[in-house]
Amino acid sequence: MITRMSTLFLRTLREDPADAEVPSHQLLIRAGYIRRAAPGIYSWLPLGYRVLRKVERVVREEMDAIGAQEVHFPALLPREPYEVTGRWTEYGDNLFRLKDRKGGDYLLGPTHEEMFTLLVKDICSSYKSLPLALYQIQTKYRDEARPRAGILRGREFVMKDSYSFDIDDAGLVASYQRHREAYIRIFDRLGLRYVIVAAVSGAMGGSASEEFLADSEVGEDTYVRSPGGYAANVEAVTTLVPAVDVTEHPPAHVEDTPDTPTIDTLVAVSNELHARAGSPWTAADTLKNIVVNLRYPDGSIEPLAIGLPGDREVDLKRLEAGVAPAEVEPFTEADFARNPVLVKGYIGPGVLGADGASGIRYLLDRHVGENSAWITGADQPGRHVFNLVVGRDFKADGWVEAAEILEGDPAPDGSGPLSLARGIEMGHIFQLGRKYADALGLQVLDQSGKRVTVTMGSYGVGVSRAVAAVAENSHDDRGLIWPRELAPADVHLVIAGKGPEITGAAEDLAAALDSAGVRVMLDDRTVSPGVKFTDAELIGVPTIVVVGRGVATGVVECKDRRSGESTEVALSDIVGVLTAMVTR
RNA sequence: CGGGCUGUAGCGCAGCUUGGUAGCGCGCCGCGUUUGGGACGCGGAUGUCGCAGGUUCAAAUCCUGUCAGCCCGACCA
Repeated sequence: MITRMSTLFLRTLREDPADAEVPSHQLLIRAGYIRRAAPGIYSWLPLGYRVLRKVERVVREEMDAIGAQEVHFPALLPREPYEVTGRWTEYGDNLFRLKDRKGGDYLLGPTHEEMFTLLVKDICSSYKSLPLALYQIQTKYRDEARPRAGILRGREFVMKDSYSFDIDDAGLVASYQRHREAYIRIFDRLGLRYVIVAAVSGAMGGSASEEFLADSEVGEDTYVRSPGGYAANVEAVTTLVPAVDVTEHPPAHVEDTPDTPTIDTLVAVSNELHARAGSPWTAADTLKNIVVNLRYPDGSIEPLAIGLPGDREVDLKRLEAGVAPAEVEPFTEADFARNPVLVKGYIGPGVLGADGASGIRYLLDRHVGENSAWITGADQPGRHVFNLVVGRDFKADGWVEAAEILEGDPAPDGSGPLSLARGIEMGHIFQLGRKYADALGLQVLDQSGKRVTVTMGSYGVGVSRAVAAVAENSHDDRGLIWPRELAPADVHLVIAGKGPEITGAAEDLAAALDSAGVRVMLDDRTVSPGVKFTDAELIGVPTIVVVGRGVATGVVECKDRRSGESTEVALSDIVGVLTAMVTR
């Protein structure tokens, strides 16, 4: 196929659009791949749509290769199945809801577990139909609180979602493994730099779960890695529980610590008025107790207190992962007013917990070890308790992973210190288990004629997001640089120069390449060469061929977009060279 | 949900303080010259100044409200 730029529906922009911040967003708009239609909603222009379809093709090929079968559900879905699984309410404001003319409730599908489960229930009734894997490439809708970064986080996006159906756990593990390997092939082919990390399964439910994160500073996920090979989303990192403290701590006692509502002031005053022999107090000696509200899907609210070392912040995402499906909300001034035993700035374990005066459930972060001693609030203004010992002087109602993970923290498997990095979630695979099959009654008869509940796996790839992630992973200050597998053309042929010899040679070359199966983007516009070179680099086809003054001596210039290296190739050889390059 | 910034031509922006015929660059159209790194000359078209209300003889400009966009935050007691 020859794409003529003189007639291509394309406008490149000289400057970055004012509302774009991240490189992929800026470049995809400037190079004429996408246009914003509404917040978080984008139109695909010819070049962009080609790239999107190429991502789809890679995904399709690899899904087909593991025997998954493609189906296609509607994006517009009825309420009932989502009501049955509780997600009509659980999804909250993120769900696009609409009514038909009769007042019936519908939604735009944010994900399709329910529909797949019901379809399989409709069709399969015997173990002989299993194992089974189905997938679709579908437009999904989520009314994100804050869409951002162009197509990196949109409210409408294209996702491949697949589901495996097995009779038993061993089957599920095998299906999961097949998908995992297919995903590795997919992301390798997309040319992404990525890591596979342990994850939490979030709103979908289920147990074992891993994420494929494209390495990128603009990513929204923070993950950790250790030298020994441990890798996990920060939400899924488990704390290495401190060894039990065997010290015989002195008895707890209350001290005056005037004007110490914050950890910093508390540490300063402690060292001033109640200095410890040997080593000064630090924030790590303090136990801070924060109170939040948990909002459950049914709308009910429960206050929750968390105790954690004063040198660490609460990581909201980690906490939410631990209290899911509840969401964490701030404890407001009004809440404090209703709980007068909570002395803001001086809250201590004394009033917390099931048997405390507040009755507020109290969980300790995993960093707080058994029998460890702390400075913590005495529940009176300007006073703190010293040497309050876990287990000896107070008990909590349980443990939680709430504190932030810091650079250098030990990996839970002992594989060394953790380093933190950011990534874009490109794929998520997890073993759902029987949550949806139970809720929707998906059972088949086993060999002995007994009804058994099917166990499921769920696997997603962000198809439209992949376009942005690859752009993010692969660009320079001049523009995009597509991997060959995704490029909107194989060769970008620039006609540089005037005259029938040059134009004729370029046209002949384009035709020859076309019949050799090479997809050519031919810049046959009547603009100056500088414009063409700049646009070619912006658009990012991996090979740029310049047909110009060299024609007189029978050569053209062949440039590699990524390295910038340029070689002269004889006109008589160029078709062979390019064909070999493209089909390699 | 809170905070900050921003809405003026297709795109990027100035003008607003101090109210008085709406500008610049790029792009676009025509003619001519140019053609290996965003060429040049001449001529031209394009705006409900986000929206609504108010003040005023007069509002892009001042006031009130509202909508939208972008960024940050979402809790440390």
